[in-house]
Amino acid sequence: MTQLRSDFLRTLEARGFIHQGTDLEGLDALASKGPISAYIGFDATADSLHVGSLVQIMMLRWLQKTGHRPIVLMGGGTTRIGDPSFRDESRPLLDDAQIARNIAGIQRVFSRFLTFGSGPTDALMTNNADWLDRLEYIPFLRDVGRHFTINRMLTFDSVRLRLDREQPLTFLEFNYMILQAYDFLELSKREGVRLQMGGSDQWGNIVNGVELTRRVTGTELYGLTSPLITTASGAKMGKTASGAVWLNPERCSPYDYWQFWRNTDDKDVGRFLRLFTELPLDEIARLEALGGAEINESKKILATEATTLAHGAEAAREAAETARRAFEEGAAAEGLPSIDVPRSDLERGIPAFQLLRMSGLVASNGEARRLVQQGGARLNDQRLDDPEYAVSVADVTDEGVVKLSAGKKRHALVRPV
RNA sequence: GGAGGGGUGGCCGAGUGGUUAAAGGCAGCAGACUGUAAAUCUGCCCGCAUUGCGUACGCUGGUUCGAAUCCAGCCCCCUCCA
Repeated sequence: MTQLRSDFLRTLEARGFIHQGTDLEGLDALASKGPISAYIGFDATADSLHVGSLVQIMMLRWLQKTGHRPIVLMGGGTTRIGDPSFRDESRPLLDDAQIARNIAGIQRVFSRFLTFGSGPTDALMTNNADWLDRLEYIPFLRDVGRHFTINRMLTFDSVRLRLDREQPLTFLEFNYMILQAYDFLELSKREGVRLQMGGSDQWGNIVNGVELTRRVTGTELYGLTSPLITTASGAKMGKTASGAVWLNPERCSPYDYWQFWRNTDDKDVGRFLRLFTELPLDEIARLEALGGAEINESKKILATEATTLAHGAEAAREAAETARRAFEEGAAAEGLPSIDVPRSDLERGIPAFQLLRMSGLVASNGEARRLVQQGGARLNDQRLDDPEYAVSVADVTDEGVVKLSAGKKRHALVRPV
């Protein structure tokens, strides 16, 4: 690849965001001339996004930081059909009210990463329902459908792989691709968008949009995809036992978010620092070179930096402090997940297994008993041997709480009220 | 519409009348070792319950002392044909 000149592409390239591009030289030339508008599409299937979308979010953030205009396209229209590519779980169709709520929730997430407004590089959130809902079938087929040949569509990975595996590809799905291509055309007309970014799985859709627009309006558009981010052990990024790691504090507390990053695999530290923080590259090089136990310091920095981006500096600092007290001092730190229990119940005594379940550390009474039997449960950092032990006011510490632990990492506080 | 194959615990996948809460693998949880890492080893892994009970093998009903396993009907998925 020739030397990149634009800040935008240089940054993405150096930090590991680029997987594939339609015409990197052309895009580079365009981006170094002045501000461009670029977009990434997101589903509106939940009221928040999770870590799996973070690469895309960071790309938009860098776009803005390097002097361009990010556009967040919400798939309000396409969500109403339901993306059929995950057809194993027949998800219930969402109604308009739910979709609107989801979009509002996602907007809140983005407001932490992007600056919205009406200035030349201020971010914009838009919704493809604005144009897709009004489409008429016959005119659409005539104006857009004629630009797609089946022959060509069959060569796209998303289609070909499916057919090779002899799995069904529905007509709906086929159209879904076309609608996504149409989004690109529409955004280029409405907002002067020149670039669409996305995960590597979106390559086909992006290329379709580029081609469609060239044929319809003659405008040259660009596409850029990011690599699929997996952990060193091969798992998809951002999935944990309790499900996805969400970016909104209601679904995943800043403390848990911090912990997620703190537990990064050694081998992922450098890569994740480049992708998910904004630390200078030379500092990252130093941090990832740390060997042995020292790399833990790098993980703390990763955790705090990533949490700062998602939840703000104050919340990140608190999460780091809570973790420090809980892990390095073994204290019942404020900020750990907590539950309130009526003081009168505590005076009577609550069986330990029950309290473990109430705290959310385990899912059932049986699991709580097993945990205790295996020696994984602790009460105020003392190993608990009897699942029936009646936790009472006598167990409340000087800090006014009872600290429960499941294993070494998961803690919860019980507060008498 | 016709012919064939299939629906088992979070996932994959054995099991074709009883000893099957259902092999095995993955994922997950805990313990040991460590560095809140990885790898490895050990234990656990439906729910309630102090040796018991309740649910569970697509759905409904039937046969049987007894069914995930047999029968009937229905629903869904896949392949081939039309």
